[in-house]
Amino acid sequence: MARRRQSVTIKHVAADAGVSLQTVSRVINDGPNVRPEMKERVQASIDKLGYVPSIAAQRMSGSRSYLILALNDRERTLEEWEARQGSDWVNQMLLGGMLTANQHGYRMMVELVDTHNDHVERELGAAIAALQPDGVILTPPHSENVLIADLLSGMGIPFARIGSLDEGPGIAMTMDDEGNARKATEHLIGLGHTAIGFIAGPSDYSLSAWRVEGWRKAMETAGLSTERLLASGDFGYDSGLNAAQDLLNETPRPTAIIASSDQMTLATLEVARNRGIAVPADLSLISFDNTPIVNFTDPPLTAVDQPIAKTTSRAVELLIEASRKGVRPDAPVNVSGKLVQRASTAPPRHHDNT
Amino acid sequence: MARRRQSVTIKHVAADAGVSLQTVSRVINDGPNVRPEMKERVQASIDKLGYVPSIAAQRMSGSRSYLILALNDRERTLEEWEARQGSDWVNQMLLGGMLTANQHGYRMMVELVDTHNDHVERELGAAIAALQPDGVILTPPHSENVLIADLLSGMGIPFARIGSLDEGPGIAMTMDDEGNARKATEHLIGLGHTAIGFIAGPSDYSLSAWRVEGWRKAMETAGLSTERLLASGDFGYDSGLNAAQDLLNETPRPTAIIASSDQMTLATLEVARNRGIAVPADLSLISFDNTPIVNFTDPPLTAVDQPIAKTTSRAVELLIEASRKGVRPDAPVNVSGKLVQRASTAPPRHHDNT
DNA sequence: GTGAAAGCGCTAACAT
DNA sequence: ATGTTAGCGCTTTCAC
Repeated sequence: MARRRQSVTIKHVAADAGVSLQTVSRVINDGPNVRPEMKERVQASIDKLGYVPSIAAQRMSGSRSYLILALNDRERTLEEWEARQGSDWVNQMLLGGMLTANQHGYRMMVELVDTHNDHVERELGAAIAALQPDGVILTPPHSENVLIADLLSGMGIPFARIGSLDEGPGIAMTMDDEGNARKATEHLIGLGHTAIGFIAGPSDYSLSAWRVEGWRKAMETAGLSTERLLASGDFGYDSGLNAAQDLLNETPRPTAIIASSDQMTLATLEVARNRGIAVPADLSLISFDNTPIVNFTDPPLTAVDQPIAKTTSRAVELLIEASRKGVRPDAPVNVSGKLVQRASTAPPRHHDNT
Repeated sequence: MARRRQSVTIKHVAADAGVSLQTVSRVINDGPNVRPEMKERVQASIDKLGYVPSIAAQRMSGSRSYLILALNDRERTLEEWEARQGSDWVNQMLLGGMLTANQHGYRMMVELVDTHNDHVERELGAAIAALQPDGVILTPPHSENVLIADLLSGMGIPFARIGSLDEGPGIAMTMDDEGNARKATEHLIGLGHTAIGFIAGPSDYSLSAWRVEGWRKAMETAGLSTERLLASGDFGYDSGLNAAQDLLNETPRPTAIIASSDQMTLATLEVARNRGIAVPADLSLISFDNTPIVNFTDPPLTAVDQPIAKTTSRAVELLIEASRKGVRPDAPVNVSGKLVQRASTAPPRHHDNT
């Protein structure tokens, strides 16, 4: 294959504008010490020649790579992808992050890394060495992996931890799990429910506990008991089946259930259907995630929307700032989600709802 | 922010192994002229030091960038993303391509480019200049954009055109649209249907015509008329509504409809529901795309699965080969999809099905 | 304010 | 079979 060299380089621009390379570089990077007049002339040449700096060369000379790396868990991502159950996490992350990155002249790349692998260090190191990103976005469960945090921190690469409130290096970010769980619970309480079950996510995700916390607090505030109303799963469908069975076997039966993922809510819906429990007449359901499929279930599910795109977008902004100015927020960054009301919630039967 | 330099470079390896830079380079690139013994020694140092070549530096010195760029239409991609109708095209492309790229030591990036913009040339040129990809994957409608093809071809960058059979530079690829439409039609014919309607996609996509062709040929082969059985839309839901109305207004009414996208099929389902036409008892439906949502409709839709991941994966392989050896397939590459049978197809009512 | 020189990490071309 | 030399396109010193 023919060797491809940059067609128009900084040299061409410099020659065209009749200035030194350095001046052109200053204009590109918005550096100081350029007279407006000079700047204009150079910019004119740039536009005329259609010059675009080579990222590789910029990286080489020790400056930015204009690259943000989003790290996802390989196993989980591939599982979700193969299942084709409509999870659009990667999609939301990619597009949300990409658009914001592009606005700042950056690009975003997605990379899969094994968590449970002894070679995290190698895999991650390789990705960093090869790509030299200006910032890294960590998603659960990577965001709570201390080894990864230490590695990144040691290399001086800014990173954001989505779904982690741990102290330590990196920018901690959440999607307001506790608040959202509270909102969901309060919505059901407002409808008149008093026995509201909760299906938690796996305990190795901090956000699982946060959500439980939100539910528990809302219940307590309303003077309601949470006794025998908590079950848990691993976010997957099958685990949701079990959790739903458990909850619906209780007496008295909960009149509403909040589940920590769409898949587990789908499972709950299925269990209810099999037992002849009508949703929402006999059982109200609120889901977490709000992936596209919850629009198409029968009934469509009321769900807590996880603002993945918005969070990723914010992460990109914070990372760019961190890499340029060396600053990071002094407190965890919280991006709020919202409750999307659909048809799976209603007042409980035989209840005097005011 | 502290200036980050590569922590371990080719120099360190060379020093550690007591050889020249060039020898290390040869080992990395599997070059000729290295004694196995030497190679082993160098490899040992590489492993020991955890060395990974910087792709920026590799790019700089005129070799590969190890980067494959996937170009999508900005407008369409963003529309689909915002609608959150469960389209997972980007997801499928990214993961399908990424995994294969990774296996070869390459990375894949997604980039959005405006089609209907006068600045395609600028936008594309900028992306290429900045990234210097070793190969580019074009999806519809970019894959049929002559300007883009010429640009890429002029720069000597290998590219694949997914959904295009045009002659000219680049690797033409299809997902067997004609064959899939034929299969779908034959399936319905096999069930006993004789009046099978077809909702085509927009005419500026070649694949729209290919699908119509597949349907038409299957009908003709079976000796069935296609008169008044063809409508068309733009892949979107609203256009599907109109197309379905038209088709279902005909007398005699078709007993089956194939629509060229999930959204249009969903619309057809809705129109049928509103008119009290039962699916599949009174009307069989086959969809194109097979996005996750078709599992959750009532009834779940029989659909032609578009092998996006597989096609992208194949494209990556072909591009890597093209960039290394300068060869490309001498005929269009066809990646076959399959018909996924669900509950929206059945024999027509009052029909003697054998 | 602007320019000239040095070098980033790597590979192609040319020695040896 | 291996080493040496000269850049790639750009940014960082450091002069002027």
